[in-house]
Amino acid sequence: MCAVSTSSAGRPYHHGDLRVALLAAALELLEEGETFSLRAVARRAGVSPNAPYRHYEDKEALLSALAGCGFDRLADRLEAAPDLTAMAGVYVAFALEHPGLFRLMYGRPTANAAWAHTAEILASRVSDPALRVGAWALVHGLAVLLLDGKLKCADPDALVRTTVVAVLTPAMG
Amino acid sequence: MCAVSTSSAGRPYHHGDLRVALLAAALELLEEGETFSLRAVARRAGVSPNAPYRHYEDKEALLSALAGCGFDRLADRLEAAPDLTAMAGVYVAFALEHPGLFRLMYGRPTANAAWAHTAEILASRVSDPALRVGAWALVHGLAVLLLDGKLKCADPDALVRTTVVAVLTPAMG
DNA sequence: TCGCGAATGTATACACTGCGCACATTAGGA
DNA sequence: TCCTAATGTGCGCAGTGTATACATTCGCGA
Repeated sequence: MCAVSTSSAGRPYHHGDLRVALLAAALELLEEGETFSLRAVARRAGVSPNAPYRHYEDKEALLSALAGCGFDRLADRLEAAPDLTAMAGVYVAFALEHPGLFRLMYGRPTANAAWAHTAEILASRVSDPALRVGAWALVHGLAVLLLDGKLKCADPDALVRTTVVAVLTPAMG
Repeated sequence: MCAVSTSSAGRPYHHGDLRVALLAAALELLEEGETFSLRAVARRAGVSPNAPYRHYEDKEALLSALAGCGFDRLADRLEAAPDLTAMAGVYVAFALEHPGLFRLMYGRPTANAAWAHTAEILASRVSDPALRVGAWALVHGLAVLLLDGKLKCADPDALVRTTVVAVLTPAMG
């Protein structure tokens, strides 16, 4: 738990746990919408521009690790949702709360491994294969369109609920 | 008029229509999946790295213009589709045929103007507002998930058809 | 025909970026 | 205690977006 609390004055040569500190810094940059660069991540972690390369093969590797964390969080939240409609709400809310992270997660071929667990959770709630794909595509489409500002709407949560009800409920009987 | 053989291979100083040549070059790069850079576009158009700035404010402007062209093409194809199911097929097919362009179109806030026309066509086929949003989100979600490789599938067109039928048909009665 | 201003391309330069390489510093086991 | 591997730093390279100054050419009025 307790982070490595080193006084900034005499910072030691060795950063306590740079690996996770880099992840945290990268996440912050993403959330703040700042232009993302490995150097910026290193800067924020208070470390030289090349230090990250001791822990991650390259920029892609850092990003992929970050995407993995994202899927873990999303999976946790989805698992806690009581029913399909709630899951839809959780999914879209996650996307809107963490736009950068969400985009990263889905724009990365490498993230497919981390993604598997999330997909499993999603699949477990709908038995019919066609409906499973449909429900997921519907919710993912809503999330992406909202993120990209193609679906202007004051209350996204309500939009998701009514859309899911209107489209999915009839299909599932 | 005398053939002032300029440094670069006898081409005249003034490129005929650089504005559209740049768009074409940029499109090629996107389609080929090459790493996209303004300099690469200029190189492919056979022109100096800074020439594009005479025609486009900055890289964003070129990309936005490109996205606009993309929406025009998509709108044309959608307009020619006879019914909703066909439109869905066209939409996803376009995304899969032009992955780079499609991603560009939707990842760009500036492209909202060009996108308006496309949205209008999409909206004109479904009267109920909730279903309209739902249908569009469903199809867009399918396109994006297929593009990102989250939906492995040998025959995307069939997948789209069965999904649309399974989900949308019951909802529309 | 001349000539001049406006378009259009080029050259040069700067601040960034991702990343490779050599080196400095440190931790932890023998 | 000393040695070795792990970890961080410095420096350098190629490539990027973009600003500025310059060269070339076209179009148009005289």
